[in-house]
Amino acid sequence: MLKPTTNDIARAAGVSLATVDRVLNGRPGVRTVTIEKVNRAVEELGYVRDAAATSLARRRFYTLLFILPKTTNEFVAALEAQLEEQGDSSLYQRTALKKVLVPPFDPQALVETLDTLDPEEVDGVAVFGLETPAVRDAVKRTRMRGIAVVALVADLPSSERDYFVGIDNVAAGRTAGQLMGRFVRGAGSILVITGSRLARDHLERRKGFDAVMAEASPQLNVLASVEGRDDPGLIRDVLTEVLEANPDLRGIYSSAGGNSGLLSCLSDSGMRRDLVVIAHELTPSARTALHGGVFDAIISQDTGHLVRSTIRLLKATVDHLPIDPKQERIRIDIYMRENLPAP
Amino acid sequence: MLKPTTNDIARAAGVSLATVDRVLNGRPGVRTVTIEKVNRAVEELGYVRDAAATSLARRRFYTLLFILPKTTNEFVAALEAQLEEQGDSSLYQRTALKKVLVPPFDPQALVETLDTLDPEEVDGVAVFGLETPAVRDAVKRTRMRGIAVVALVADLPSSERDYFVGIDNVAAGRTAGQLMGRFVRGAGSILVITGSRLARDHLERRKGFDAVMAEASPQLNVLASVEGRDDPGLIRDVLTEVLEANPDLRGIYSSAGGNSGLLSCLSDSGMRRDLVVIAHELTPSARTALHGGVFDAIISQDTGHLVRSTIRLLKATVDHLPIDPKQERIRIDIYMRENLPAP
DNA sequence: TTGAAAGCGATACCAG
DNA sequence: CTGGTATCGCTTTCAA
Repeated sequence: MLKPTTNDIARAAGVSLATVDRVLNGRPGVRTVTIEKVNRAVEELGYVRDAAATSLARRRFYTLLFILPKTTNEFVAALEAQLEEQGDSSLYQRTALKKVLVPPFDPQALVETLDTLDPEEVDGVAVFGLETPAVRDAVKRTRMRGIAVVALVADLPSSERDYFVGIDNVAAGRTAGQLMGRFVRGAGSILVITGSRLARDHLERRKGFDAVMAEASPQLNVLASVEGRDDPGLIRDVLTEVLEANPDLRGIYSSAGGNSGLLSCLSDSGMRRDLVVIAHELTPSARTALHGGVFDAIISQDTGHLVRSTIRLLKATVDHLPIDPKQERIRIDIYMRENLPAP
Repeated sequence: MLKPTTNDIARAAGVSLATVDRVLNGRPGVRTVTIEKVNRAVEELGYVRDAAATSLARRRFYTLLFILPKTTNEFVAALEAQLEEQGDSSLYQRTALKKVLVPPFDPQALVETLDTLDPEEVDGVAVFGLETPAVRDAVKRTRMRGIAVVALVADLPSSERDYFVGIDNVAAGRTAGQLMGRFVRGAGSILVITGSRLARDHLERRKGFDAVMAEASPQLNVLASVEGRDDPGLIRDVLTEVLEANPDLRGIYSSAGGNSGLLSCLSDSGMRRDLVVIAHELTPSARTALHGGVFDAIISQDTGHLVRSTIRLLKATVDHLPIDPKQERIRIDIYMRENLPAP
């Protein structure tokens, strides 16, 4: 009544354990007839490989590296916290998570880090950075050396990375646009704050947002966007100007990082509580802002999923195993005050 | 440089493998000094138990049963599909998923099913059903017999079930209420469709919805709710009447199942596209309705998470292992047309 | 209270 | 092409 094992298959097929293993793992050197005998036994007995035994026997150990921008950004901090948190349980599953921080918005630093990676020491790497030609080439070289690479949060399609782990940022921008259009009452103008022109995620969000605003809310006028470089101080300064220059401002879409600048500016500026504010990532300060009614909605991606998915994809790449695309799809989460998960 | 093993610990502590195992698993019959010696070695070597070896050695096999209402409800169908899908990978992890369907809204049938469960054959059970005194007692008896029990989707707090797997339904109702208030323009009345007065999830959603509407949208008049018993035909009939009797209807909150009745009625009734409609669960027909602009938002819970979380909790209960409450929290998802995940 | 040794189910190496 | 067989890291009798 128990689950059949390779031994049962071997007996049923009248072959040895080693042969069963060869067939099961598609290794060469087995006659077609033998393969068929084994497969028939597998079918008949309803054999399913045992995960524990398998991973015990292949005593593989995975070392995975996360390259993140060195910023005070709360979103990156959440990602780091996840690495910390999942580090233990990962070790339990024979994989070590390492992390290295590189200067943000600095392609060269990223390239150098990638180029020093030793395939003997690192099996896979997750890259969160800008998409420039230099980065693209460095990723290609890294893969050439036999290291698996996934793009994290911001895609690097031109680099032929193995996978991208993150949300569809165009769709995220559209979502923000739809919410903005439905939340704002009456006509007026809308400000979009982006991070960097080189950050693919920021660009894509902007694109989606603009498209929906044009389609669905022609009464709202989207101003030229300001580039905040995820810098709270900078954002604060620019924003103060914009607020003065545009008395008809009805909403702000903060599509990148640096929300603390936005928040401090908003709380100064005579509490413009009528402004509809939509931002990204459910960070501690975003929670507070949602709670206090300063932010109206947050578009987010679950950092836990991001890290878990990255690990699975990197391992699958290393082992040349297939993946389940559905499981790896990161959802675009919408949060309002009412559906905030307990912290 | 590799991960230390129990053998390393044994050597370092100057004891045998068996003793290390006793200490690691808190088994009795070891002197305090010995325990301390082992623990010190564990600390020093940074020992982390190997998941694969552990589960291979304890050759435990888990049989988990899901008791679901036998309905044509798309949400339940999604749950069943998940069981099917996760069945294989579960078997791979030494756990078999079984399912049994009982008549919906029928506490007695549920009770009978629970009472026939044999602890020799079933290790844990997930119950999706109404909370009545009879059900409560049956759950208690089931646990007494040594079977782990979790309440699925609808909580059964009075039954002292081991865990509840599902969303905070009051918060889900509040979320729907907030969206309704922000999406509807102007004044008018709102209809709430519930399922059964006995279904705790439906009751809680209604409660949250009403509270937010009262707080935030006094200009909207929430009508007496209609009970649809998740029955498309019934819902359709009742709805037709309500639509005629309330020309000022501005929105509908469908807080339970039976959306197909709602949809067919809406498409008949002269396409009242101005109605704001919010429903629950991202099922195929809900996707279509969102896409076509018939539904404005969907409040949902991920059936994949529901099933995975149930499995983890049931196993943890059986093994008397601690859980990570954060990982088991099911989120309240909000979907609009823009953030629909690819099917 | 402690230790020795036999598995658990798969992998991988070495012969034949 | 196929078959033995030693492991992998931990659990679990059975003795001492």
